[in-house]
Amino acid sequence: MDVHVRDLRYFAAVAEELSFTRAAERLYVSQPALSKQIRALERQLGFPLFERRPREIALTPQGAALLPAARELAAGWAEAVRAARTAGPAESLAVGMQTAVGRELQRKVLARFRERGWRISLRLVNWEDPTAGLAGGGADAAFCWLPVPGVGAELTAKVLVREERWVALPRGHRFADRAEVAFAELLDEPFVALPRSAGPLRDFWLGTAEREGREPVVALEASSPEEVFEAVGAGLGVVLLAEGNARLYPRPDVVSVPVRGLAPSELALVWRADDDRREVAEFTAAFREAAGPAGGGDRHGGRAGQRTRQGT
Amino acid sequence: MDVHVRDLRYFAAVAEELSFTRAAERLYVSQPALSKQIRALERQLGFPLFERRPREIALTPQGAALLPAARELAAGWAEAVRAARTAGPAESLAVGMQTAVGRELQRKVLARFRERGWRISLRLVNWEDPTAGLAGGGADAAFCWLPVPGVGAELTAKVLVREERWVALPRGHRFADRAEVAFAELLDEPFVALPRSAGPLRDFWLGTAEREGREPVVALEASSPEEVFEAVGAGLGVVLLAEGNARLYPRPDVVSVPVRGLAPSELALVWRADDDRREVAEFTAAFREAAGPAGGGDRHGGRAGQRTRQGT
DNA sequence: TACGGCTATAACCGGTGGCTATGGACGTCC
DNA sequence: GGACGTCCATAGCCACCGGTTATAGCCGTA
Repeated sequence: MDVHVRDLRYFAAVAEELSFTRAAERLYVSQPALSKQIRALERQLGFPLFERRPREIALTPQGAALLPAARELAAGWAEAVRAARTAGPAESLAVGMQTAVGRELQRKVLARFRERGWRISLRLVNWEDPTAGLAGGGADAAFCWLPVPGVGAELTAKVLVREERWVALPRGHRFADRAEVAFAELLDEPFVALPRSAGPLRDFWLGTAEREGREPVVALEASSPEEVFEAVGAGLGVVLLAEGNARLYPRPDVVSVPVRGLAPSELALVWRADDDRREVAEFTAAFREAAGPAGGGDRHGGRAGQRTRQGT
Repeated sequence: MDVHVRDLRYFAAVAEELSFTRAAERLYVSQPALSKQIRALERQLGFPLFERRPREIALTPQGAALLPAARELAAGWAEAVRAARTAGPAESLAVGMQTAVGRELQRKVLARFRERGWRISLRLVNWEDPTAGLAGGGADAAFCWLPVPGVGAELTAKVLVREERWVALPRGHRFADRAEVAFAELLDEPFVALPRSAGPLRDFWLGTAEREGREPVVALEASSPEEVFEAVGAGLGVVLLAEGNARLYPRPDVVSVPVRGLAPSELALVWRADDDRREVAEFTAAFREAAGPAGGGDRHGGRAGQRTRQGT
């Protein structure tokens, strides 16, 4: 019947939450989108999956019968993809990363493994997937900014770098010449946000936790660094970013300034907790020792206080 | 990894044929579409599935490892859907049909089962699916025009009605007043065709087998009866149709005439050969006895020779 | 060398999956 | 009892995707 596996995930989520609204939140999609997809699935199947009663919903007998298969098939496929990857050349790893390119620590370790003949394929994954391909079997390890959903459960994370959050501003901005900014001063600024599907990361880079309930002003959403800087450079909004990334992406029309009053950001190496292949163990161990016990000295010199100016 | 099951079917087909061109034919899609989908799948997975060599292609080790899982996901889902349907109310059947509405035989038998309290849900399925939902678990039985791919193997068919093929013409057409037409006279007429994805049915209703290699002129494709008659009525082309359907769809601007020199069309009840549920057995048995041993006396009186005129 | 078979690319187009905004039906709370 | 809150469905909109045809490029063969 040519179903999309995504719809199976949706189905399972609604069945677990027994609520479209809650399931939609968990899946990082809007409630109408979820509603529509489930209805389409029911229509395709020819029988209802849920009984919509006021105040609550319940699985129909058919839905209950189908649920285990849906879960199992989705999980089985992800597992098969991982297994298939190991059928490729030995000592090869797929490493996902979401823009965390360029930090010294990673470069060195990756280079070392490459020299030893490993085939490390770096897969640049966009922000739609907060686990950078780990959940779906698309990667064996990933450099992710925390928080990542699933860490502590099916995923294990090792913090590599802890960096202050800075803010990127258009050149002419009234804070562009400041040595630093208090986050409280930014509360009413229009922000460039990650897409909703980025999950908790979106909130993190909007500083939601530090806003004490005040809604952020989202000027627009962007799903790649280029888009973000384009938007900031054009004066459409400002954006938080890790100190290291402020250096990494020099752009003519963008200025970055440290922000006081924000918890630091953490770049971590993440892998599947139940993945016991030698390659993964060796790879992650290399980082664990390089980063030290406490998890991540700052490899980038100059902490907050000295600011960089980018542009001509 | 949120794959679409259709892509897995595509993957399996290419793996079996070891040729994009042949697989595309088998799947009733164009070769570029298949090529693109496979590439997209490989890109999503992060590893190649096929090794493209000049003159032939081969599975990569990863592809070979993934193939069984792909097959299993596709088959497993269809099976789970069928199983789930049986979890619904007992003595209920999903019956697919592709425009074969209205023939006496079916109406009577369906009514009889309905009176006995069975829940027969008729699912009108479009022509894109030549098995009317049987293959994907969307239906337990279906009224189909032969040929249906899979009959003789995983599907069993019982011919219910054998009807001459007529041709529907726009009112002003030069054959519109004829008592009958030889198919040879129609060879150069522009035809309204079923979509390519309809599979063998497309060829059957274009009369390809009786053309002796002469390519049909396809004026346009239509994927519903309404579209077909709209097109014919507008004079865009002509179309073959079963004698019964010529009566069933009276349209002001369309005239139907018998055609000599064409094998008759056969409307069949089709079900899964391995489906041994009591409901299916009882349902199909009712038709088998009603239609008689040889498979389908013509239930519609008036055979070719007496023609109907439709319209004002 | 020309041709034929096969795959990849380009350009285009409709349907689908996502979003926001809003409606409607219940419970709940003042 | 009425206002509100909550939850699901609907409407309208837009971007992307999966399909198409046409064509280019590559290779083996006649």
